[in-house]
Amino acid sequence: MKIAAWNVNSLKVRLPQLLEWLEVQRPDVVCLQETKLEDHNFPQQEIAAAGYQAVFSGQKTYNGVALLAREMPVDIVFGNPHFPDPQKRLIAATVRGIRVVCAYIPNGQAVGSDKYAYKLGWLGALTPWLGEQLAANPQMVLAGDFNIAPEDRDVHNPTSWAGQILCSAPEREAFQDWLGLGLKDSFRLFEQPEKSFSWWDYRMLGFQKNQGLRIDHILLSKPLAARCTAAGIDREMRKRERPSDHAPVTVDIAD
DNA sequence: ATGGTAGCCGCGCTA
Repeated sequence: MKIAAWNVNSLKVRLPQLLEWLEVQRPDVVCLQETKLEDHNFPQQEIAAAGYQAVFSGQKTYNGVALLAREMPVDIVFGNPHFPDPQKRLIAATVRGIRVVCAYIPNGQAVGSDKYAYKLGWLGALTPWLGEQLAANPQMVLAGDFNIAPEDRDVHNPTSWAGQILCSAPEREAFQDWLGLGLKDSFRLFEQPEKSFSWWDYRMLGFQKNQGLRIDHILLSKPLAARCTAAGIDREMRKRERPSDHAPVTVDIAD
């Protein structure tokens, strides 16, 4: 079973790439972020024709998440009940007995800003809810754009990013809290190349110079981590014409 | 020196 997460930065623009990628990679579950579409504009027909059920929660211009699966997701929840939020950033659903949480964690803009305070509130509210989800569903995945680089090795230039947004101590502590719940960073279950990133700024030739950060993650509960056979980042999608600024991240789970 | 690119449907905001 293959599970993936991809911040598409506009599903309208990236739909042709997504459909092609689904056909080639054949993932069983896909968590999408930054769809930037209201629900009535969601390309349900095209996704269905590709062989996927979709649940989605979107808004105009900003945010928006979707969960695609070959089998019908059940027990669907939109948003964190502990954190009422007009921004569409969270979907949870059960697919083939696995609780899948698709998250677009706030960016936070800059440490100390209003958006940073919102991010920290969002992170703080996620932890207890994840604990509840995990207690009810031992097989759980948290996948998406976390907007957190968990360690310095996840940052192209840790010195210039030290303490900055995506790297600040409170953000990293929230990530550690989720590991403390028993979740595993799937990417680090395996040996990986140095300077592996999932996001590169569109500006300043960020990708060409590999000036990126690893901020897109798939965390696995212990029973799933034990069955995980591979984890990776599909950099090829970032080399395309008109790419998303994020590459898809994937895991393989043995049946 | 606070730049730059992309996406939104807007004429700035967010990332």
